[in-house]
Amino acid sequence: MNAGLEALRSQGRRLTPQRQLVYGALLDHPGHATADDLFAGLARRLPGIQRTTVYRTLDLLVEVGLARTVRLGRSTSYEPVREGVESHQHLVCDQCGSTADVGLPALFDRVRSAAEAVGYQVSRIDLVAHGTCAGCAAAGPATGLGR
Amino acid sequence: MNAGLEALRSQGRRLTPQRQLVYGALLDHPGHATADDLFAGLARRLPGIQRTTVYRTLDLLVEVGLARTVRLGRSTSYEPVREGVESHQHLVCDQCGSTADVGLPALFDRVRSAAEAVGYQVSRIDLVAHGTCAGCAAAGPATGLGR
DNA sequence: TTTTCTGCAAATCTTTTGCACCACG
DNA sequence: CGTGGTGCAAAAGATTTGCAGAAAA
Repeated sequence: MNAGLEALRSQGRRLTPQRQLVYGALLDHPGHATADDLFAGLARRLPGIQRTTVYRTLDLLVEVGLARTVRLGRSTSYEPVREGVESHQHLVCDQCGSTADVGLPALFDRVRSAAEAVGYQVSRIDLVAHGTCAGCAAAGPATGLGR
Repeated sequence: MNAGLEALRSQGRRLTPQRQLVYGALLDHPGHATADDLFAGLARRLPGIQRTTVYRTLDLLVEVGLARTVRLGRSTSYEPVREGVESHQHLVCDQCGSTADVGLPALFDRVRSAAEAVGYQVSRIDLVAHGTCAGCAAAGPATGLGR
């Protein structure tokens, strides 16, 4: 299950229970999670774990290619890298804050072409679309007026 | 020139020199700027200005719809909202950190359709493509190996 | 004159770093 | 057993907040 983590050993890194838990929590988390989200969940299972460790582990996972960062809100979020996916699209509801993923398979190629026209060689794409989710649209379109 | 700022008055907000300068600096800044970028530039013209004020003003500009936030690096960036543009695409070079803009006019519609299929009503799209710029690709493709 | 804004200082939140002990391999 | 990893504490960077005086309208 934590098969991906085996990659650590081949790079001289060690496979510790903390790392397994952090990676597992990341895989379990729907969508994406902040370091603190993961820490909160993990603290229950492994009381002694430290925020620092979660940050350092996420950093490591990104370095090794098992995770990637996504910037949505005030703090950095992480999501596991799954095979065959080089592009991620997130939908964010500006009213309730809920998020969802949407797939646009052809997006990557089109952005790559456009970027090459400007001299850039693109390796990864993050797209964030803001709007209103079905729930909020139904609940109260009028609610969106005030501030 | 600072015509957009007039909108403030109609909302009961005040048009102060600080706000004019912050908005002006934002308009002048190529691409996007962090609160601190703007503060640094502004401090020269208006020595007494405070970081706090820049933060509060940018917040206000976003609230009024004259600016929007973009999350690229560790800190939040801002860019002015220009008419007729409801989607922004940024290219970021992972090697030198340089950024560029690229236009994909059709992107907005395609994302909107995909999002509607999942029940979302999209109003704005931010896309960040990571890769290598022409300069870095030419300079040293080998440089990218180490860490 | 009446609020709203600004400057200043300090608090808060997120993320990073230094160091000593612990544990994977 | 040796080096890399973790916990702990404290630092660093970004952003927010409380309050009193300054200034738009």
